[in-house]
Amino acid sequence: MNIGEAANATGVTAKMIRHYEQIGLIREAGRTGAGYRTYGPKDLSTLSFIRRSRDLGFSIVQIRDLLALWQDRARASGDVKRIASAHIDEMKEKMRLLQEMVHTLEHLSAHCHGDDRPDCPIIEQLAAGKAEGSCC
Amino acid sequence: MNIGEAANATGVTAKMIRHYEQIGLIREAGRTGAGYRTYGPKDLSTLSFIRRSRDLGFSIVQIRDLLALWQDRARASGDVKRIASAHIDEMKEKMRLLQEMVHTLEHLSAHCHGDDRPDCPIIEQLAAGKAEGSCC
DNA sequence: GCTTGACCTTGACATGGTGGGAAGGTGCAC
DNA sequence: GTGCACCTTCCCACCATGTCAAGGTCAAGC
Repeated sequence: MNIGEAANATGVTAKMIRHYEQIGLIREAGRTGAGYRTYGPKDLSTLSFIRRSRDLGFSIVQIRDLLALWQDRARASGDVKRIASAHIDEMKEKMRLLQEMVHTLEHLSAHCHGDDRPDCPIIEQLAAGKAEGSCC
Repeated sequence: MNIGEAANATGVTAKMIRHYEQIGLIREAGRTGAGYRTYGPKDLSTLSFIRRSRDLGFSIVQIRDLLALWQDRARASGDVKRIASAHIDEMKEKMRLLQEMVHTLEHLSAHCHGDDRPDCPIIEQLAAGKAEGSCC
């Protein structure tokens, strides 16, 4: 199976498959006489695993650990859960920061006329750095 | 005022001040005879503006537009509001995606014993790609 | 056998915002 | 005149992915 077919089958682009090979996330693919990479069912499983992990937002480093655990029959599910929990916490923290920014900006935006006049609490806040709620 | 002092005063690192100058976000700073950059009150205001914009998550491109509007006395507040609204929408979309991933992962995590045994619905989901809710 | 088109190869460069570091010049206090 | 803190420019790294270029390979049709 060529890299293009593997890409289609797993949803990981050929580009990324090569990249993952280069950074050592997946083992080096076999090669045909002409140098084409070849992939078997096991490789496809690994690529699909990576794809689903990326879909859940795991970083490459985390995926490296998850792959190792996946292939370790004596793994402790606690190790998996720890990685997942850490990732959940990271995502929640990101959401919290986003929520804060959205909140502040929506508040400012609500008080902006949004017409042809220049007066605008958003610009004023950025320029003057007043405390968040100090507009009212 | 040296770049270091400007950095301390505004919370933008010296590194980033040079970077912003290089990409044309701020005008080129004046120089002493020895080539040191010098900053005045106006420059500090601009840097603070940028810093607060970054704190609200605006991208460099958006900040470029905001700076232009800030310095335009004939600006329409509608233009500012449009940029802010677009940014709010982007952030909300990011939050939505994060929320989805958190939701899926929390669900899987809740069914993982997290002990020394290898069985783990998280790994199983990543490996098998079952539909999200198919574990129960 | 030759052409064509789809595929493969490697490699370089871009994104965005920031950090790190090296190698060398400057300013000031002692 | 020495030492230290600061400045300068330039290059590299992150992370995950895309794009592009120049060239090799394969299979089908003529």
